[in-house]
Amino acid sequence: MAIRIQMKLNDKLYLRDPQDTKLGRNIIRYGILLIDEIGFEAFTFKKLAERIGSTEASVYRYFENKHLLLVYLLCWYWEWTKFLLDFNTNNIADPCKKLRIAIATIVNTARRNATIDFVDEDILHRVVVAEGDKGYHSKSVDKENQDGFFSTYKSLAGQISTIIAEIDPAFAYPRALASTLLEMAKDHTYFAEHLPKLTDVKVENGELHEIEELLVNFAFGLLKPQELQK
Amino acid sequence: MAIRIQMKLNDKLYLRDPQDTKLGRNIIRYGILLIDEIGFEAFTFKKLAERIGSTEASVYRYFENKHLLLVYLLCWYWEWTKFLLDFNTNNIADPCKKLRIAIATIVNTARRNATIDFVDEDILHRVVVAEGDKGYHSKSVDKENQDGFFSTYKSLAGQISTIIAEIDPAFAYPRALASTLLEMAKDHTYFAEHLPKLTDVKVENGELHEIEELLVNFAFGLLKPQELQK
DNA sequence: CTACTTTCAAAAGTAATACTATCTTTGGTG
DNA sequence: CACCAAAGATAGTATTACTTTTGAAAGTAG
Repeated sequence: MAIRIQMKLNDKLYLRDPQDTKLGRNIIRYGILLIDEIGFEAFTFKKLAERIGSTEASVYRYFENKHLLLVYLLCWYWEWTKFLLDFNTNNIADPCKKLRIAIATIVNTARRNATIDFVDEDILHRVVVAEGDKGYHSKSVDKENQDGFFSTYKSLAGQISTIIAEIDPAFAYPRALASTLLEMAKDHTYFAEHLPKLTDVKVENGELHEIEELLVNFAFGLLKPQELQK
Repeated sequence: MAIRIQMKLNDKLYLRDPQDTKLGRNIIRYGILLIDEIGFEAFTFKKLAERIGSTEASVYRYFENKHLLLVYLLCWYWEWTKFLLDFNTNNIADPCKKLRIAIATIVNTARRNATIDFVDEDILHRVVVAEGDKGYHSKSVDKENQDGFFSTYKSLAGQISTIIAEIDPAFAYPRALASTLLEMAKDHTYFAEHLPKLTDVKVENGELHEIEELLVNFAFGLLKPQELQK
């Protein structure tokens, strides 16, 4: 018997909770696969419905439009990452150690098998790397931010910035460093594959440890641990 | 008599060079304004043509599709930024000073009035901040990268990484730092306006100096100038 | 001055996208 | 067995993302 985790996501994201039904879970599952395959621009609910063996109209019963499905998937991912961050840093006192674990977690090297069977974590990670920025780069950011669509991401960044502030309370930019690490985790994974001139790291067969090292180097290069300051 | 700068951009980006004709220049000019106004997703060639007082079909004679128009605008912006970087750092020997100037330039605080009358630099900057990532986050990145669409951006990053390497030849991630600074310049300008929890800086009435300070702090926090190393 | 070419607006058409509405079937619950 | 929500089937609309054809205007070459 395994633990079954039910994600509690902002209910303004969907019309009907996709986690409740077979079709809903298929929308999530094959939505991820199809976006990964053809890219978000070419992705349509019609194509998704065909893939699932359902109809466009049925998909529209769950999500208002494809943008909100993307935001839902991103929320799902960040919620899951936040859970892993809590899990992985549990009972660790040393903030430096915590930051290392946080970095490994956001880069995706400290993953564990999800018990959530209808989501392929690795492919969702690819989608987040490739399409993640599109979630909040839209004319509706402010409204969607008000509706709390980005609160998980912000709280993840907030947790990391708290660790940063524990390490070096004098550091002036804990939030900026946290969000930069989160962005770098995505960007340099993408750059390594598509625009290698923009980075110094390599990703070979999904091996992300160089990204992890890069982020560790940046983070600890900027922070002066508290004990050294006395 | 003013100097007139003609941008030489990759000719695979367009079907007909928009700089050559009145209509072409209008496409650029009002394209920027309209994308800024309604966002890239809602932007269409039909709406643009209406705005200009032309037709959809005529716009299609210049650009294959709106994605390539966006990439064209981004190239234009990076080409101009590269020119400013060269201009602003000319005759400066000290690499630390050069990096400060580079940061001011990419953040947009070291701008000068363009002599290119059909482009509003400030609005283009807003478009780059809001939509810039969409230029290379698409399924066609690899093909477009091969066609050289991102070479200006890469060479801008390359120039900055050269300065970084001059300051601290021992630093292991000059390219990553350069591209991170470029991304941060955009991201934190956007965050300050729309997702302030993700940064520590404020942007008030277009005043970007806090972003500049942030980048200076990150860059020089990571680099150990050569003379100090002996 | 005519003939030829280029430029671009006008108009029309097509296929796909982004939805909405309605009606019927189905599978589980009380 | 009756009921009800889920979702399948079908149809329809407006907009988007284009392409094609045509013709007028304007420049250019002989």
